[in-house]
Amino acid sequence: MAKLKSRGQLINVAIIEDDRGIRSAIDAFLRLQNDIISAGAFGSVEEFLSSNGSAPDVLLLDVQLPGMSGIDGIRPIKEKFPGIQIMMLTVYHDADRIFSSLRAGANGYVLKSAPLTDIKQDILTLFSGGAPMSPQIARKVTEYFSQSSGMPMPESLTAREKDVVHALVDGLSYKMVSDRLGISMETTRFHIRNIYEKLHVHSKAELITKVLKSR
Amino acid sequence: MAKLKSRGQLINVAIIEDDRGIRSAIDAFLRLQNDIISAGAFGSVEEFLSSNGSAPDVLLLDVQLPGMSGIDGIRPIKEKFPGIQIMMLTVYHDADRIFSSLRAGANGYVLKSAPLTDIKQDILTLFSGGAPMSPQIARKVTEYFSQSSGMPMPESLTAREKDVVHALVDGLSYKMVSDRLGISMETTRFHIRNIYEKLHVHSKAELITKVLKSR
DNA sequence: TCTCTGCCCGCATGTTTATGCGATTGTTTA
DNA sequence: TAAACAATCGCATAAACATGCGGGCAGAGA
Repeated sequence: MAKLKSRGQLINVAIIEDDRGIRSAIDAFLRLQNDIISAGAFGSVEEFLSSNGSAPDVLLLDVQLPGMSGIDGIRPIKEKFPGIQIMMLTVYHDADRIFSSLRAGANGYVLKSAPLTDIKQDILTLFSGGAPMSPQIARKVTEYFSQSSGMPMPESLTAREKDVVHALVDGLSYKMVSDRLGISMETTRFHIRNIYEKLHVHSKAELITKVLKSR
Repeated sequence: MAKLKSRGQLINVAIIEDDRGIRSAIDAFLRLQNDIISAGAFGSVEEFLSSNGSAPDVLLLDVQLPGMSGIDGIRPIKEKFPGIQIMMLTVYHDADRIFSSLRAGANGYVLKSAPLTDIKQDILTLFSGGAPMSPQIARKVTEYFSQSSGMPMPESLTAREKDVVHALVDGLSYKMVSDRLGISMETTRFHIRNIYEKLHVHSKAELITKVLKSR
């Protein structure tokens, strides 16, 4: 976490955004602020990493970028600038991108639709140790916890369904699950349908991931 | 999630707080608001659950309470009032209480030290689908994700292969992996072949299982 | 007896995954 | 310069998965 600069010092803020219009609009806005210095506006992660500029305090990072995605850029950026605070600035509010970003080390996640004055406030919050999130992002984050707390096994699953889940979580194919439980592939499929419905997943991978990541 | 009331309608807000001074201060403040109706001020979860009042839209819930703790009260309260939005209002900002509350279903978590006007704004945010968190709470939540993502990865995998593994372990389909990494499905498949060979697995399920069970 | 739940089973069809083969380009190293 | 490695991409085909639909039987409870 960056140390608080004393009152009157300025926050160096860089931005990586491939859309030139958005990039220059935000950059121009930041240059008008009294407490923010623009540390540069870049079109890609690669461009940013290869620049010779000094370490920014804060980076506004788009998700959808040419070449390396913003999410994939988080780790290398944090390796090069260990004290940097990264705030994702993006149109995407799907859970996958939110959590991938946070896992990679992003410190904030806000939507581009927010007014520039909100983004300015978010930068200040980020820099002073907070973690700005647009409301619906924060909601998805809290829901992540409440949804993942019912594991290991919801009471809604029958005993047989639990057997099937255990077999799937061991990495077995449908055929191997059937062999293990002594039932037909069709029966395995029948149970799997019910499991997916009850656990709100849509694939074997999602199921395994959900179960194992909640332990 | 509570349905948005049309403009002009009022939000029913209840509070459970054992400190009489704080309770009456917040209750008095809420009664002064134009868009909020006080649905009652209670000293404990048990008192709230046994009252005959109508379902509040929003509940401000203290953590440290006589009898049942606020955290332990979340689930029974949500069972009795399925649509209720619960915001923890507390002095505690330790990770244990934060995550226990979120796992139990709390929709927000703010510190009592926040000004009453902030709390008012948080109620509005909560009611409109957001998840208000005091800045340092939000920071702890984001840090939870970045700290739990450090998965050991064999050195035989290239950087790109590791990206693919991360994506697969998140439960993504080939197509979603390709979208995330900005490559074609064919390239994803190529990397997956190499990964399976290096890690001696034969399916996506085996890979996910192997990786997540080795954490 | 009827209803509900759980377990077993099947067919058909579309989608996703896994594997056979191939190619190109760029970078690094001997 | 050639070889090795990494990343990107493609086609074809078979296997596995997911989902639409259907059926049956057994046990428990009203």
